[in-house]
Amino acid sequence: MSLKREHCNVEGTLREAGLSQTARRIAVLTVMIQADGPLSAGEIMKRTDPEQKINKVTIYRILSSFRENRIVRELPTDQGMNLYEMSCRHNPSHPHFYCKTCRTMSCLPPVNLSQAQESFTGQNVFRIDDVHVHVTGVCRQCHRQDKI
Amino acid sequence: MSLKREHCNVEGTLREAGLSQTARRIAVLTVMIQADGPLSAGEIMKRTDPEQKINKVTIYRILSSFRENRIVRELPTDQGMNLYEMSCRHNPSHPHFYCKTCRTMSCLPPVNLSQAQESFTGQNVFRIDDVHVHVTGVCRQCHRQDKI
DNA sequence: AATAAATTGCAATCGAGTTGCATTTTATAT
DNA sequence: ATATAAAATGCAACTCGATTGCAATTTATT
Repeated sequence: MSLKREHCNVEGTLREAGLSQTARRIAVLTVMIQADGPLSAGEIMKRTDPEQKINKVTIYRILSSFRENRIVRELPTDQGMNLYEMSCRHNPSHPHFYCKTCRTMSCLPPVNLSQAQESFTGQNVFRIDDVHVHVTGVCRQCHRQDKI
Repeated sequence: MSLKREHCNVEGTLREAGLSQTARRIAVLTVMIQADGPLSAGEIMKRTDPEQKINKVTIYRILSSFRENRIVRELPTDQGMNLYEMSCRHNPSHPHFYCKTCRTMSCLPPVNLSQAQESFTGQNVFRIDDVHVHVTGVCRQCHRQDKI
């Protein structure tokens, strides 16, 4: 996501999803588009203009509607909560890397999983809707800083 | 996991991990070894002899110590809770498949991710400890039963 | 059997996420 | 522009998986 230069259009994205253009949805979508990595619901709330004081219930409902409309992807974490990132042609599905030391989730370049997907279809799998690769370890930055 | 025929030894596993042989730990580990797929903390509690009435706090503490000692793997789910499975030579790391229809998690055969892992090391990744592939979709059984 | 250390149970609590309902805002038609 | 119905939002209370503090029990060791 950090290499993303092209962005989705806020109004167009909402229109195409059939969602009305409310101040809250525009604020959340703007934060999501400008993010350089997956964000938690709490972080999204913080990044929307604090003047607005968007209620957390509203944040969750907006994120649900975005997820249902495939505007965002939801990433369950080891910490028992979800992170969200844009799901659009500018940000195709890709693996994620969780650094145990700094406890941050970052993005990795897409991986060709076609071979893996073929091996899945021999199983009790009828249809694959999503494949998510989750990598855990230590990032270079933390290693340099002798945190480990 | 359903193809697993060889099992780990309960006492030996605890001894090697340096964990004392308590009735609770033996009960939980026995359930884990006999399981044919990932289990939730609640399911593990149910499967231990109900006579024992193990407290849920104890279940969570035992699972934490097992996770720290790499006796079990923890799988975060889209439903905001964790599932657990054995992590031993009889049950190497493998992808998991979540069926949206019956809402069950099952196991898929291991996938060679060496190529993918190589592409990760060029990033801000210093060390990889774990790679988990999470597949979502619909299973054959649900499709046959016209649930979709 | 005696002892210290580790484990367990209980009650209370945490925190991410959800629900019901009243209020406000949006889209649409006049 | 104004009225209206439908949709979105805020608030309070709640759910539920998971955690914490502390007292009671069990384990490993002498």
